[in-house]
Amino acid sequence: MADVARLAEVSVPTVSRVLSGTVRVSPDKRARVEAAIAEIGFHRSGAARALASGTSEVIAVVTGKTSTYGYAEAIRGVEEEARAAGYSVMITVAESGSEADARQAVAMALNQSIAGVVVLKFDAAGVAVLKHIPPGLPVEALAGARQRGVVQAVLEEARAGEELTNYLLELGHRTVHHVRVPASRREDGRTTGWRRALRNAGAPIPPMWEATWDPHTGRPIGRELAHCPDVTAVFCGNDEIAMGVIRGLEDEGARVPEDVSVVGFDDHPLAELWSPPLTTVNQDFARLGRRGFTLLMSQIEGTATTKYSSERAEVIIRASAAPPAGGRGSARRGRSGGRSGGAER
Amino acid sequence: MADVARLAEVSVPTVSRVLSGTVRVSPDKRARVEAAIAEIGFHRSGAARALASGTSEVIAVVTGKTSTYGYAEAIRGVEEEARAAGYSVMITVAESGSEADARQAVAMALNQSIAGVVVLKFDAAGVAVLKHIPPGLPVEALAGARQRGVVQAVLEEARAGEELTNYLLELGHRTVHHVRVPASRREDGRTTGWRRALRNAGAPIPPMWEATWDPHTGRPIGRELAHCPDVTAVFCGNDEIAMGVIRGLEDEGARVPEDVSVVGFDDHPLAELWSPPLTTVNQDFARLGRRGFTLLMSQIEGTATTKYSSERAEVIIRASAAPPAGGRGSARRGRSGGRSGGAER
DNA sequence: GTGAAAGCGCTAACAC
DNA sequence: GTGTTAGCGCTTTCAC
Repeated sequence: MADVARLAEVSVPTVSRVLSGTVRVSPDKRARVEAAIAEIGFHRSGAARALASGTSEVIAVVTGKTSTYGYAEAIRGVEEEARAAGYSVMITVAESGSEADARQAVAMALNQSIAGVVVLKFDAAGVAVLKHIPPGLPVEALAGARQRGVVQAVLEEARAGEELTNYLLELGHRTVHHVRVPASRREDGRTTGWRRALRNAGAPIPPMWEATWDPHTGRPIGRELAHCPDVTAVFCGNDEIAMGVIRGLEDEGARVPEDVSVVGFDDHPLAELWSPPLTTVNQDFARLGRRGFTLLMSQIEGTATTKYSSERAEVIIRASAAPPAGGRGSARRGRSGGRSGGAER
Repeated sequence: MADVARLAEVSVPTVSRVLSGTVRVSPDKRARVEAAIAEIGFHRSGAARALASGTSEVIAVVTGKTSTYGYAEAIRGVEEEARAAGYSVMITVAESGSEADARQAVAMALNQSIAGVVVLKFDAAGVAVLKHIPPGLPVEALAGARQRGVVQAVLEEARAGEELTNYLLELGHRTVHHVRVPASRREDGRTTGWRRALRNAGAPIPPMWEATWDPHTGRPIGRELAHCPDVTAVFCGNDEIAMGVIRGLEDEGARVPEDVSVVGFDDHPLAELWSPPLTTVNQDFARLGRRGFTLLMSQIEGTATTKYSSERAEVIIRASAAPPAGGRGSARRGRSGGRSGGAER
């Protein structure tokens, strides 16, 4: 910057003023400064800027994963909105849900001069991370269970999960089995909705199956499910698991949805292209991310008013769910039997 | 830090020395310092550190997208390796391939004190970005066409694309049609390999179809393809497009692979679960990312020796490709005809 | 409107 | 080993 000042024959503060644009500078000097900047290819040091001004145009996203569908989309949303506002985003991952990892992830974020943090609370890692954020630092939590004292934006899950389960029940299924995805605490919204629907309908609540984030882990579960004659409907924690479960079911000769209905969650880009097209619930993660950044900004600027924001989610009916074979409650599945009703979507 | 020094009754540099760990400090003072740090919950300011030392433990990843499969995985790889080395990663995206966006993305990265940059050259945005990186800054380019003067790590594509096309040709297809994905320049490796195989085999080189990164754009292409009786084999630029193309083909009553063989590229996590399981080429993007960071580090540390690194990619044969109906070169596809050979994988 | 002076929190060079 | 001194590149008073 001193070089620029020398070249433009002005003082260093004047260069700073031109760059910040907040203070009026004479057109003449401004032009000279701009020319000098272009000539040297000068870039302000963010470090010095942060140090001197005590502010920073960087936010951190602390998350458990970066590549998994919902996470990646939420990060994309945050980044897009941040970029539009002139902010850079730093990614900090707490790999496991352990305290040590959480602490380390927070420390890495804190070591940089950060204007605020958005934490993705899709899983246990997010929950752990939130505990270690020092007070005073603007934080925005995305997804997960409602938490007092934290500004939070979520995608409605419980109501939609309940609605999805009810849809299956109304199709005539006696009950709905559930394959969970690693949740942010004992239970996430979709699971809560599932249980609530079953309870309200007086349907039996079968034990849950546990999958990981890897779609392949759904497949062996699907195989096992194929051998449980009482299983006619399965609600999977996300679409990718549903895809794996469907493949596992088919491995054993069960047809979807004729023999078993399977629904997912999220409306993954491939859900509609899947065979059969997945009945699911839409979750706009990118939008959640954008909203998260916006809310974080309003905290940083001190104009925050919203403490909790929930976006509506809706059931998307496609073709992976149908009435049970042989109609309501009957014994079903002569694995080689003819087509059952209800597959005509 | 001054607070810590006061509390521990030592000087500020001593605190710094304890934190950096490079210089010996008496156990007594070290303990007092550590206690003080824990008590206050102190974190060093990265900004001040970068300013004073002229170094930084942050790298930037400049990319065209963050959420699309290959990109997301490569970013994950970079992040994992960076975290292991104590580095933070900043994401900077150049949305379009335009010069303006490229310039802006580079400027955002440069505004932070950065130790180096990894640019994802999967598309035109990456290419544009590389032009704007100032000399002197350590840069590592990932994927894309070979470029002189830039340290680069790639996943072998051309040879594998050629091999994949040859596989189709050997199955008896007269030629192979190609659906491109938005490339980093006129042409990417997979396309080059496809063309080379066709040329070497003396097969006709049909005009290419162009898709975007969205899997849904493959579907209408698949529908059109279904009405071209001479199309018996399609090589898609990536697995997601292949999934869309397959669905489009099926929309029009064409069966895969009995009527038309379709292959993808990347070995997406869902490729194996797809119906039919996709014949494809594996691309370990996360590994590419890890390698990218490692190579960047060796540049930063001045121990760089590798200028160009290429990782082997292999054809993965599954069930979406088979010999053409009616055998080599014959007219095919009585859309309702019996099963053709070759679907028995 | 503009320059001079001070200082952000840290590390590096130097003395001891 | 440890404290003192200087200074990284900016922004921010404060005069003028």
